[in-house]
Order: sequence, then structure tokens, then C-alpha cells
Amino acid sequence: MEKVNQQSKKSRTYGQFCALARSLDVVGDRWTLLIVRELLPGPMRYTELKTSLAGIATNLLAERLRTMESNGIVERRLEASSLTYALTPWGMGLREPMEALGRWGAPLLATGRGEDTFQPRWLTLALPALLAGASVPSPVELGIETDGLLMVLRIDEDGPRAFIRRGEEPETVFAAVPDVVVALATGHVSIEEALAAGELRGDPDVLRSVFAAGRASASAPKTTPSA
Amino acid sequence: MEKVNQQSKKSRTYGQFCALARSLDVVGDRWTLLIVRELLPGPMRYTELKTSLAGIATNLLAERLRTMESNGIVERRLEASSLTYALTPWGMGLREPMEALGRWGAPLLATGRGEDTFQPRWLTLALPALLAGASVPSPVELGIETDGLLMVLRIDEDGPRAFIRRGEEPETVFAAVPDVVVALATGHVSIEEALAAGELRGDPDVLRSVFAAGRASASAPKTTPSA
DNA sequence: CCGCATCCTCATGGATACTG
DNA sequence: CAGTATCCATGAGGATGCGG
Repeated sequence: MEKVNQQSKKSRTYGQFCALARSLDVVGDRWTLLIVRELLPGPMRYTELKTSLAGIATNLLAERLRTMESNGIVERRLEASSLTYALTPWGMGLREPMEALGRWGAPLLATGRGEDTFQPRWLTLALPALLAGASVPSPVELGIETDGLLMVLRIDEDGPRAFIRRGEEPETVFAAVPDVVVALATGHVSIEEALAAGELRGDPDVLRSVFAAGRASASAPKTTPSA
Repeated sequence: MEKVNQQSKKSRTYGQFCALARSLDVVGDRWTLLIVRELLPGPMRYTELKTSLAGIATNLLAERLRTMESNGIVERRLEASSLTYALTPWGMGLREPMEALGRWGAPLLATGRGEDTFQPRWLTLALPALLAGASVPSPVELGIETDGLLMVLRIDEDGPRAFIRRGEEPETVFAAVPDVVVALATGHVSIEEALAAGELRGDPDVLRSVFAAGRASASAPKTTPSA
């Protein structure tokens, strides 16, 4: 009696022999994919995760990290007296589906940032995803300064990649608020508009070459959600 | 009495200015992506959905369909005295992220079908996703008979596509239980093994050309989940 | 501080019954 | 057939405590 069982957290499964369903059994829980997004640029500590993911309950974060670890997509690292959480190679493989899902949902950003929170590191996932089609003749490296942080966007034959650089600075740097950067990448605002409005500064030629393929999504929601 | 309110379903949002987070606000709820998966091959009726998604509660299905409709990814169609649910173009755009997620989770199928349910129509999503890399010299059309249903897999310069055919039959047809089809596509079983085991019949040459790129995932879970 | 564990409350999910 | 209504179980959100 007492406790029926205290192991085997039933872990609500769809019980379907389908790769998608089984994937969702693993990463379908609330917050899980957002935790992965946080960890894609690199390992983080518990409290960093907690503050970056505004609104997540502390017990939820702990529980998610635990099951993600036991599912093999996250691992704890005890390095230099600091405990960090990092993605396993298997977990990093989620980058592709997440970029695809982000591309799909990009039109939802058209309503602009409202009360929503924002973290610069999210751009390191978003920018390469949105510029996936872009190809430039020669490798381009571009600095983006937003929210007081400098990140680097590089496009070469391997496609676009972005990361937060701690060392030296790239040649061309442009600065803008997150909204403008996202609007540029999603094609909701043209480079000319942004430059004219003074919301952007930097070498126009480089900017144009990078954001040329302002990918207007093939299909977008006709009605604004939550009517 | 009365109802307190029937509008404004707060609809728990992450409140983040991020394409991924906003996407999850729309399709992150339980069952939602699986409903999309059902509808990708074509419109379905309420009860068809209900039986195909074994285990979903009827009120949940109704509520999901309602919010999916108001979010613009599903639409009701009243055709020929039968009410069906269909994806909007915007909703069909989910095919890409879902295929990517399915590819990522394909290794999870290695444990085989247990008590899990299975629907042949799920293969119309899975097969093209798993064979995405495959390229054959000339267009190939292959019939796959499983669970008493015939579906067609075609690979041409546009890549692989699969659908359930109601009309004529393709030249080459092979038959197998779902497990074997999936194991072939994921590369967990070689064509030779399957043929030798008699779990498969059909023209070996065609089969080989199609399943040649038995895409072994770059990274897989090292430990079996739910230790 | 950092990394959680506990406790409580309420929104969501799930199973079943019932109805136009 | 296509849902609505109801009731119970579970998971999420928020505050707080607490050992290292």
C-alpha cells in the first residue's frame, strides 16, 4: 500500500510507432525545446538558465534537466568548480528541426516584440535559420551589436553561422535593437527603410549582401492568431 | 448558472520574442503536431482523427481543432455533406520541421514496435523524411503494402514523396510488416537481411536502389531512454 | 550565491457519459 | 457522426526554504 510505486515516472507517452511521436515523447514537454535552444550556443549554469528562461518554475527546470539527462540529450559537466549543463551530440542534432520550426514561425514575429522577453543569444539560432538560403560570393563576417552584446554572423560556403564572440571584433559592425535585426532577417523591413530611419548603422553594402535574401515565407498566417 | 466566460482562453504563452518560442505557442500543445501529421496526407473527418489518434480524449481533439482553426493552421471543410478538417497552406508548411524532427527521432524506433499503435498513413510522412538524401538516376516508383494498405513511394528529381493510392498499382510492389519497413528506412536492417529472412518480397534491385542510403543518423542516443 | 527540494494552488490533460 | 458536459488526475506556476 502506501506508495504504489515511486520509480518509473510513467512519463506520458503517445504509444505510437512513429518517429515524430517518439520524438515528442522526448522533447515534446513544455520548456524542453527552449532549454535546448539556450544550450545550443554553449553550456550554461542552472541559474543562467533560470534567468534566461523568464517564467520557468525552478522545480520544473530541475525536473526537465533531470529527464533530459536521462534521455541522453543533456549532460552535466563539473568543470573548474562550476556545474554546467551541456548538450550531448545527440541533443545538438535538434538544431535542424528547431531551425526549421523557427523558420516556419518567423511570420509570427511580425507583430513585434510587445511585453515579451528577449535574449541576444537567441539570435545565434534565429539568424542562421532565417538566412539559410543566402549565399554570398566571398565569406562575409558581420558584427551585430544588440542589447549591449556583440555577436558575429559569418556566411561562407558552409552556410551562415552565428556565435557570441568574446575576443576580437569583426571589421564591419552594425548596431540595432533586436526588433530591427529580426525585422531585417524576416524581411518585414527593407535595409533601405532601416537605414533611412536611422535604426541601423554600418556598411550598407555588406548589410545588403547579407540580408539580400530577406526570405518572405512561402505561406503565412492570414489572420492574426488569437482572434 | 450562466457561464463565467467562454472567451479569452489565456492560452499560456512563453512570452518570448523568439520565432521558436512563438511557434511552440501555436503548435507546442500536446497532440497538436500529431493532428497535423494526420492531416498532411489529406483531409480527415472528426471520427477518423479520433480513431487514428488512439488515446486522445474527444474533448481534447475538439478543443485542439478549434484553436488550430483560430490559429490558421487548420480549416473546416463542408463538402458533399461531410465535414472534414484540412490543413491550410500555412499549416502544410509544418511538413519540413516535422520531417526534420522525425529524422532526429528515428533512432528511437530501433526498440521496435511494442504495444504501440501504428497507422500506415504515418509512413507517408516518415519514408520521404528518412530517404531525403537518396537520389536515384531515373524516377522510381515503388509500392509498399503494409497492414493491408497499398501506398506508393516515388523518387524523382524533386526528391521522395509518398502517398496512398486508390487507383492503379505500381509495377514493383513489396510487402512487409511496418516494423520491417521502418527498419529498412532507418537502416537498422539491411535489404539482404530482410530478403534472406523472407520478411520482404519484391524486386531486389529496385529495393536496393531506394533504400541504398539507409541513413544511419549522425548521432544517436547512447543509452536507451527511460533507464 | 548556487542548485535545487517542498508545498500549495490552479490550469490542462484524460477518461467516460451523454446528447443533438 | 460530431461533438458537449462532467469529473478526476496530473502537470505547470509561484513562493519559500535550505544545505553546501
